[in-house]
Amino acid sequence: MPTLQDVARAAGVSKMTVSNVLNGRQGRVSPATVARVLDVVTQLGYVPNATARSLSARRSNIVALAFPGREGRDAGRVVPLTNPHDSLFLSEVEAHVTRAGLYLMVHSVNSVESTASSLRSWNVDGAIFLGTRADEVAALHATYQAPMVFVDNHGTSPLISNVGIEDRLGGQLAARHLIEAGHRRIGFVGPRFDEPGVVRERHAGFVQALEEAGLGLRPEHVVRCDAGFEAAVAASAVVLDAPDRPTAVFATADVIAAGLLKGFVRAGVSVPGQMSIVGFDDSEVSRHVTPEITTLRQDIPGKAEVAVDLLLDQLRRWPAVRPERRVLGVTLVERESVAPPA
Amino acid sequence: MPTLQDVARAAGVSKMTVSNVLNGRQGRVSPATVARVLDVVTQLGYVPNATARSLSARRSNIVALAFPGREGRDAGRVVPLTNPHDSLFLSEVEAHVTRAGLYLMVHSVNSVESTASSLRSWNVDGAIFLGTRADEVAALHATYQAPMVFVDNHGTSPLISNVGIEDRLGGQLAARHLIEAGHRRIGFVGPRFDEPGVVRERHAGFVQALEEAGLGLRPEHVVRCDAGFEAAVAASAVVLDAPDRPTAVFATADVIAAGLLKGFVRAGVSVPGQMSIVGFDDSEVSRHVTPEITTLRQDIPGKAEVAVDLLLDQLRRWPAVRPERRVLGVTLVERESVAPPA
DNA sequence: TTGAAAGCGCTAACAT
DNA sequence: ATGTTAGCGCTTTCAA
Repeated sequence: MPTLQDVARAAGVSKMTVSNVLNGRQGRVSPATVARVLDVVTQLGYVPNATARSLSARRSNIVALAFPGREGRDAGRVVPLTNPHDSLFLSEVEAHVTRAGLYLMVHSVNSVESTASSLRSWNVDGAIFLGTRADEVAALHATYQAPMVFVDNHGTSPLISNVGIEDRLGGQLAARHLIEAGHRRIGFVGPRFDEPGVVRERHAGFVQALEEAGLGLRPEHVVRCDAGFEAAVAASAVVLDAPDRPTAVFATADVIAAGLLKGFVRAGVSVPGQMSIVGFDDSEVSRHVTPEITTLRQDIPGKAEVAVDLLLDQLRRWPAVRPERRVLGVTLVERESVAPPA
Repeated sequence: MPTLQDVARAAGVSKMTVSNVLNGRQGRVSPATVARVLDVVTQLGYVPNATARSLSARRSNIVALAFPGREGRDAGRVVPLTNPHDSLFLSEVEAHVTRAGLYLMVHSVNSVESTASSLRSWNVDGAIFLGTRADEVAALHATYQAPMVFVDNHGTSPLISNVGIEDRLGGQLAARHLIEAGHRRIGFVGPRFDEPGVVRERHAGFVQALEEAGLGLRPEHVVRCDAGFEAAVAASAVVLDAPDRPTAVFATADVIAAGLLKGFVRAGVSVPGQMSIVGFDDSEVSRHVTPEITTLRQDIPGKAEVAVDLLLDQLRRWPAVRPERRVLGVTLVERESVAPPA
């Protein structure tokens, strides 16, 4: 395994010169030398040692993508990263990070402390956090000083960079669409939202639009349901059994919408004939099922790109910080799961 | 940011003693010293510097998960890692790797050389390769000397560790199930299989079972289709338009099966009434759709666990190698997409 | 049971 | 335009 020293010797120059060439420090090395060094590098098959470089340079070229692990609050309920949103986001982040010549470390967060340790231990240049709660964000920010970007984080301080989407507007659009179709009793199905987050925002927008139309949302028409298909199948019964059964529901994720659809159909309730559904995300599942689900599209690849961009930007300025919050749009995609009430 | 030296000083011992304590080298340090050192460690909030450790120890505690990138052969066709199989596999690998106290680097392979460089650069302890071709496997193995485990790799040398499933049997079971239901003309839908791989195996098993039943497979009944939903919707037309239209099809992945289902239904061909379908993987989508898809279940979390186990095992023995090939079973899951032919 | 010295491969800072 | 020096924070080796 050749080292910088070996290359330097073979090229008849000093280590520094090789280092300068490799790091593209323009103007500090003559073209002839550059060529000779590069030649030796390929000859020897030299590959820089990233750990040595990190140790010396105090930067690692590693970017971490952190997400909630199995031992956290959702313990056992969901398999992290396996939902369409997260896996697409991860894939896109990986592509951008690699393209930027950086490395991606993927890390499940089971405790804020252990995560902070890992990041510090590796001198991670920056981190993107998916699905973190506001209090975790604060704790992390306090413990670990490095560029960070949070994704879909609502209600945190303006000191922290964040990429998100117009969740509240999404909720509004869902409600309005259903109202325009003629619905008056519309239910809401999604995970708990007692803490700030995308679900809470979507719910808020949803309620707001209902109220603007002079409609209310009965508590019995708010059904809690984890973001999983089976959970949603089960939740469909709760919707159907609710007093004054709604004629339409808004689900905060397409998987939930798909599960509800399955449950409704099993129960002999036709969609959209007897029950309309609006989902969220425009993930693949919304097109898999029949009828295809009317949903709110969010631009996940765009979100990933912005997340990486914000991070790289902070990296460049560091340690000067200028937190930025970026919000991407949502649009309604009309498909087949909405019709006027019976 | 306290260093080993700082801890040593504060505890009144040498760096080595602290190092020994931290690395749990039993018996080399008195219990009293251990306690004292540990105390100082928490007091100071000391976190070992992983890059320094790697540089010095020549091992990084990093495990890489490598998968085909966008610039490879599937360029533009699929978004890496976003299919249900890969995202679940990744999630499970991450959990096991983290639990073992290691770090996971996720890396898309756009060229064998650049991948080998990255791995060497980081002194990666070992790597798990998803979706690699036989020739890439060989090239990698030649370039980069480290524990490696390949996943679902068929037709490579016995020198290389591999975890896979009974793909051939899966093809057989699919065919037999359809034959038992009374079908005589059964189609095959899946990606190209001119190279060794899971698809080739599934096809081979499928053909074998057909032949054992005295049936053949017409070339027109073999429909090529990338592993994506839209591609499968398009492929459904090819199946329907084939001369001597089959009464059933075997798809090499559930997404394909789901796409076919959508296409068939759109064309007014009922499933399973006029067309039966068997999928593969038992991924979520098989339960999302209606009718639910009869499929071959594979144990993806099990595969991930075995992959990590094999890797850790090799790590322990290294540089002694004892390649192992492990094969997990497949089972038929009967659901709703198969019925006797009309 | 503990410590001192040397060095892993690189880069920053300062020569020349 | 190129070289020298001095570490980065840790572990290995050897000594006490």
